[in-house]
Amino acid sequence: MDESSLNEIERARRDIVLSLKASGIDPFGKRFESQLANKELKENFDSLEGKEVSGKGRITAIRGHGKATFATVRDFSGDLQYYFRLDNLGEEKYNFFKKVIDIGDFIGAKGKLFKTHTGEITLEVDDFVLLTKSIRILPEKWHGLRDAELRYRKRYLDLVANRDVIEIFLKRSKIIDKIRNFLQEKGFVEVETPMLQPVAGGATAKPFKTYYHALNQEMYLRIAPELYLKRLIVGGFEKVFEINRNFRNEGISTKHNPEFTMLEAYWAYTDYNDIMKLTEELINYVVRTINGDETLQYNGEEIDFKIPFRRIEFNDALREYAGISMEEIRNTPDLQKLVNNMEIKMDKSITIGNIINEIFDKKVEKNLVQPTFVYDFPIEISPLAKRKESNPYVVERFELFIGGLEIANAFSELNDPLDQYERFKAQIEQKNMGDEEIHEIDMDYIEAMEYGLPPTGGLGIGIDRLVMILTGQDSIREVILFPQLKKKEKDEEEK
RNA sequence: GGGUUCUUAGCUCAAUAGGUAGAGCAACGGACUCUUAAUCCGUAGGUUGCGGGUUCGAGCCCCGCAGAACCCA
Repeated sequence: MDESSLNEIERARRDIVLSLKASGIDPFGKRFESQLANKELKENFDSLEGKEVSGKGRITAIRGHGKATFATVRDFSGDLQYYFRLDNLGEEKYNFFKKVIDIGDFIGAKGKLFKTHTGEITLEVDDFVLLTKSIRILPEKWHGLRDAELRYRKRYLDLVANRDVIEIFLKRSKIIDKIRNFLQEKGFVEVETPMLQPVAGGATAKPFKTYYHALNQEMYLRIAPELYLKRLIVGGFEKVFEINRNFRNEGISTKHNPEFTMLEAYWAYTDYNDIMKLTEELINYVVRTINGDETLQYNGEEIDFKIPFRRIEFNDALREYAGISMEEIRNTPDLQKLVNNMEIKMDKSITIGNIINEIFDKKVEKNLVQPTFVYDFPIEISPLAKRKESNPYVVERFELFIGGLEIANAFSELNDPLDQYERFKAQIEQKNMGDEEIHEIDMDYIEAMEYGLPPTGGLGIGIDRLVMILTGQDSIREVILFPQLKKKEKDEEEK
């Protein structure tokens, strides 16, 4: 134990631990059986009143009255008040409680349920056992833990101090359950594909690089599972999905965490129109089953998830919110001038694709508060989507926006291996111009396509952002248990 | 990457104009057998994020570093 990191109080508690050990009491005890959780003890009070029951949990408050003491004991289900009386426990046990037990300790207790004069259901303790001694001091009971940095770095304290944080993550878990239920009901099979990939494909993003010593080769943490999931479609799966982490070596913000959770689903013999219907059904189902209602409040706006969601063509969205059309962008001889005129700043190379992305991200996205499908994307920014028959500059792709956040991205998958190869090659030229987000060609994926990828609709949904919407959070860090933070110097010293 | 703001006791926060760093909770000692933010009396607890500078004197002003939050790109 690192003595220097403990303060005086904590050293005193550590001494209690040592003296307990010396007197043969284990301050870090063994299993304790209690049939009912605190919440159940409360809910079944009418039938349990006066009967011998047991309960357990962490002490979060102690209110002493000399020869009687009340304590608030919390388990995962909630709080229950325990009542310790000298008369019931005897002098030795009661003094043990007074001298040894502190806020933060875990105990198990046996006793009878009763109601106090003020009506609070309480466990009158006949006997108890120390399960785990706490030697550090918990955050304050009333204000909790506020400091954002501490809350994220020491999430366990955040969870102890702020019950609403637990609620967010319970909800997150339920949301993911609902998504699984929905897709499995529809016959989708959940699969797992590589996190470590020799070529980082399936998206335009900077990957994390690592080195695999046994194979003596560089590897990448995946930026998307896409190319592997489509290999499965080649192999005969017709409906697959994966819910798992992607890694992107990019900045951290209220909307971005370098590792984030993504749902990707592929459905053979369909196109993006089918996927659009599937997506709104899925989102609508999740919202209804989680919130019990088709509408919810997000950032002070009421969002209505009634089907059908709004649909707008990419070019129309660009015209409506940015005042420019694809034709104008494509026909601009001087791209730098266009960038200046649009008052956007480019930190990436100035290509038509990057400019379109920039304009859309900065001018259009934030306006899409109600669930909105933007569809028929320009080909320049969609290397994996199928061209639209009626318009060679447009691909069968849509994105879904909710609350100004990009939630989903989907398309009719490109299944022409020759076209795919040409598009990858075109991207390589950008890579040679210095674009770090472009990767080598995944030739094995091309080969897989050459065996035949049936017409397929594909979908990606950013789970963290969906959870943000459903839990009313405006920072992604509030919906990720351990968001990425920079290591502090101090941490390095402590190693 | 840029800008702004923040970092004081375990936690939540004060500290007038640059003049001996305080409070509440938690802790420790004591009183109290139905309290629930229990109450009452007493005690202890600080490298003011780190490093430098200005000054008779710095939590406060200046510079650098670290981390964080928000905004912008």
